[in-house]
Amino acid sequence: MRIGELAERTGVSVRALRYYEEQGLLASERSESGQRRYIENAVGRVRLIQQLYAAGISSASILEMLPCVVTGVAAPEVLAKLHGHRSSVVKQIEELQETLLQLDTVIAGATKAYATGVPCPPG
Amino acid sequence: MRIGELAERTGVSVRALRYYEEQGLLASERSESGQRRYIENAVGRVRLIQQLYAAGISSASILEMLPCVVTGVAAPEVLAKLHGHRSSVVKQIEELQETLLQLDTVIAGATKAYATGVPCPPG
DNA sequence: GCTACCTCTGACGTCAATGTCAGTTTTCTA
DNA sequence: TAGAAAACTGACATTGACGTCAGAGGTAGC
Repeated sequence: MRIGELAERTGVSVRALRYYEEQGLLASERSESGQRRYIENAVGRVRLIQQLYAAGISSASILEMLPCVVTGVAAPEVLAKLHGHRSSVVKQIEELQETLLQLDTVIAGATKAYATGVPCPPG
Repeated sequence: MRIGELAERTGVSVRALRYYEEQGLLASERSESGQRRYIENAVGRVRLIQQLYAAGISSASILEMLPCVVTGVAAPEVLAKLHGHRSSVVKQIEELQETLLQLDTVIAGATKAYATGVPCPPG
């Protein structure tokens, strides 16, 4: 498929897809005239990249771990980094859960207080 | 306390603290000579700010919700945004949990495969 | 009162993942 | 076979949360 279709199917901009390629994260064949052609597989790959980005993992780290994701095999060095990222993700989840509690407290309190008729200046 | 102490106690840089003030997120008294003085309370405030930042909430949004966090009261408009942020945090947690599963799969596979003697090129 | 560290303002630098624009070439559709 | 739509490269712009530096003034221990 061409880049526009991949963009549409993944919800990622064309510019971003070119950037992924630039970073070595996403491969493409080229047509005679030089246009990028992607295999079906690319859709899943792009989603994976987005997921890892969302976890705060940098392009460089993703680049390092991608071959292992694909082949399912990793050298000890890489494996150690994978464990590191795992820990980081776990920590992020814990922190977000704590944030959620705080937000819930605020929401509960604010809802109740507002019902009693003491408004807070709106933004 | 002075800015250096607050920085040390919160683990946040002096520069960041000034930035928070610039954004209206953190108040300070000033000494005669113009140096910032913080009350004990500031420590908790800074931690809260960090937590909200970590949840991907922007300065502007934090600024909007902070008075409500403090007073426990929010206008409906603000309350709606709080719910919006709550949803966003929930979604982030779900996505991170999915990422965690993926990472675990990779780690499990890679560990096992490496044990069988088929290394992946290291970074 | 000296010295070493702390703090101030202001301004420019950084970094990563894009956005955006320009000028050109390819590809699809009528 | 036009003409519109999509893709190309290359380069500069953006955004947010700071880092960093310069030059000047404040503060605390001896």
